[in-house]
Amino acid sequence: SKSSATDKACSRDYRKYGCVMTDEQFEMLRRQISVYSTICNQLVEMHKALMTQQAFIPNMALVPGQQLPLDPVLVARSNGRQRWTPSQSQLQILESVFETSVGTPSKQKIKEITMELGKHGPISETNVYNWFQNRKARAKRKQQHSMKDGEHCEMEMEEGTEMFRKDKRAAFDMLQK
Amino acid sequence: SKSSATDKACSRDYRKYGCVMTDEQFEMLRRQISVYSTICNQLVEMHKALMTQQAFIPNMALVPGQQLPLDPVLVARSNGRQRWTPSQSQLQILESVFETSVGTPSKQKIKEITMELGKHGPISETNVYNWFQNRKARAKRKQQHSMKDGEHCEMEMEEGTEMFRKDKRAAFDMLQK
DNA sequence: ACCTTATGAATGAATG
DNA sequence: CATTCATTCATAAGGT
Repeated sequence: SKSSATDKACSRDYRKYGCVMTDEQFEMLRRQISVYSTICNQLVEMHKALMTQQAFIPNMALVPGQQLPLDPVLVARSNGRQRWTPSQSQLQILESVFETSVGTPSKQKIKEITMELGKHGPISETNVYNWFQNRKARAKRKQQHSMKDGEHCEMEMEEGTEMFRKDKRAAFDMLQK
Repeated sequence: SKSSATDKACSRDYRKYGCVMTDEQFEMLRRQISVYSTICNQLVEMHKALMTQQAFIPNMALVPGQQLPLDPVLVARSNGRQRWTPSQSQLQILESVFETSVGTPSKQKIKEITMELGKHGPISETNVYNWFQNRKARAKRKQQHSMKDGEHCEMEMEEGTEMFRKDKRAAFDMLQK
């Protein structure tokens, strides 16, 4: 129900319009903007902290005029670049291959799988490779986890990442105002 | 000649053909980066001004010799850091050495580099060695991957991932001063 | 709307 | 050196 694969191919005449990028290049730009955005937020935060503590130079307040007119992430998204997400059929195939195979697929195998899955949606060899890596790692971890006889010690939570996310979200929220 | 209806905002098939943007889209991205960059610089300037004029020590953050708790990533890591993470300056040096050298550095060379990088943060020879190993391996893999047929564009932007971190850390380093 | 979870991707380290 | 593993970062999807 997500993307309608009905989108017509982009006119190949784009060369004549000048601006052509590889998706890697585009992704790089996107991330760069995102990084800048984060930096700005944090700078603003810091500045605020200083100001409230000092009540100092109010007229120098926050970068007059420039109110971060564009949301980089959203803009980037509107252009369609996101991380790969396996389609239903792709996932099915991946799972079945995973079950029947022993270790990580060889390079050749990866190529084949990628080929096959390509019929069901956009995919690259790297995607496949990563998928198997993650699948294996997470299966293993789950294994270990369930080996802890149901008794106590559910204190496994890692709060480091959580904290980070919250901070980041806060920064972004601040920015949007 | 060609229909201008098709070239408008068409980037749906980027996966297959590489990322194609309209001039407008490209301009927008460029402008955004520029804006953010400018804002960052302004904020940093402002911060510097405040600091030099006041030379105060906020009880919440700015302990001399310590990093501002601004970067959630760094903060999260400092809590229970497991593995080594190169600082911005270290990364910069590593990259430059990598560019100018041919193969894996000799033991002696590794020692020297470690010595040098030690000035910029905690590091061991093993870290350096691993870094070079990984860097080379991944550069190679990337090389292969980029040998995808068709749809190449001429502009060569390079070295994807490391760069973001570099930018980000550079900006933060700026702040620390 | 916010928060959590699942998961794709990046990368330091280990292994052969 | 080539592969693989382990951990973590970042994001898409789903729940409340």
